[in-house]
Amino acid sequence: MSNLKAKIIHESLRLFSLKGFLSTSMSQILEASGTSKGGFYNHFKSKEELFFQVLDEARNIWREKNLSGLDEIDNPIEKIKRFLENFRDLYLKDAENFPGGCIFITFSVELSDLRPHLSREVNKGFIGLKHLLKRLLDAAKESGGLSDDVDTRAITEMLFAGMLGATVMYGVDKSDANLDRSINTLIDYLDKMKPLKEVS
Amino acid sequence: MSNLKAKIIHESLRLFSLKGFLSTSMSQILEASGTSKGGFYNHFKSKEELFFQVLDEARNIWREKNLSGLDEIDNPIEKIKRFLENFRDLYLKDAENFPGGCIFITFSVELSDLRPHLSREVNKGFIGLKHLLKRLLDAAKESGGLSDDVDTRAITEMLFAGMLGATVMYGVDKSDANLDRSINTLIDYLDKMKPLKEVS
DNA sequence: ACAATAAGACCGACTGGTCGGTCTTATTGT
DNA sequence: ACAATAAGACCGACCAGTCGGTCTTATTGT
Repeated sequence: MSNLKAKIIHESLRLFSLKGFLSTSMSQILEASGTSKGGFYNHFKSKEELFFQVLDEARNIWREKNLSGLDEIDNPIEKIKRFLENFRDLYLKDAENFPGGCIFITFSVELSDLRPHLSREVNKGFIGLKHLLKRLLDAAKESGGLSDDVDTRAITEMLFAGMLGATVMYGVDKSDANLDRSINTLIDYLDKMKPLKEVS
Repeated sequence: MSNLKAKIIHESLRLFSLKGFLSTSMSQILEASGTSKGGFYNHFKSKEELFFQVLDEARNIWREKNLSGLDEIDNPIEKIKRFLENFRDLYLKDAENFPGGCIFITFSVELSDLRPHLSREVNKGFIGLKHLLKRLLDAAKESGGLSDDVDTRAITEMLFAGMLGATVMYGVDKSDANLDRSINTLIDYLDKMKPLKEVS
């Protein structure tokens, strides 16, 4: 990939995170990337194509940050806890790539009723994350790391909504303390779901 | 207030809920309200002034829906539960006023980095809601409806993030079942925080 | 080695159209 | 008659996207 193309994607990622897709103008993208109309349209056939490539790049960064170190952990509950810590410490605070906060929420909120075919692509990621959480919780229940009488679907929704809400609120108040409280409470909540007999 | 002005505010509320403030054009507002530039600027000095009046109207509706019946309840924990039920059943599903979902989140996400002076006004509402929850939780702890060792600030953040996240997700998947699961899990969570001795 | 050729990265003026907002004019109610 | 209300022509700024053209670099033929 050419230097310019990579630069355009990276700068657009930052701009989209700050202003969203629709409210970021081509001229802002060109200025931030240090190029021109011609330079841009040589690499992308439209602003919409850029959207998909930026989304791809955002997903790669998301995975890199949030799944870091997860495959070294066997216990599914510990995996979720590590994931929540990654989310709190590595992902949400990554101001280099996401200076305006989580780009997926920005996209989803602004596009759901205006560009359904774009927001549908974004929402696939949310579904995927929910399935990941559900699988880990089911595995935990299976292996006895989670009390037998818990409803993993309910916990999944709860964890997921908690993460989503904490993310939105972090964009509002930029308070590290509140973010830490939210995520830590989710982690505590997970611990409370462990079977009583087991202490670990 | 003139009929036309009220009509403009109501239709703008619906449009803003769907498309946000920036992506709703004057022409769409005029068409939905059945008026013209002249008719509009007779009542509002700018689109931004309309924003504040729409925000005001949205807050009135929010209170009407979410606080309904709360003053008939004494027990603070029961108050929160009733509030969460109102939020789930009356507010989020109010498609007449908010066809595109919670307007405060839409505003906050789209405006935080583009129109900080507008988003600041929106965020005051979030802060107010958090304080309301915190006050109720503290009152519950005081009166023994909540276990002594709980951290009400943490529970506040958790409840609030859960509501915010459930709202965002409801806008994404429009699933009543998932919404009910999220809110019900929050209610269950509250119940788990009660002192062990008390059963009610 | 070196000139001829081709590829494609990049530039920026320009297009049709939409934005929020102003202003003159016409209509309405009293 | 007169004020309140509404209509819509009009303004400059900006939108995403197009297009004719330049300039750099790599490949080719001899």
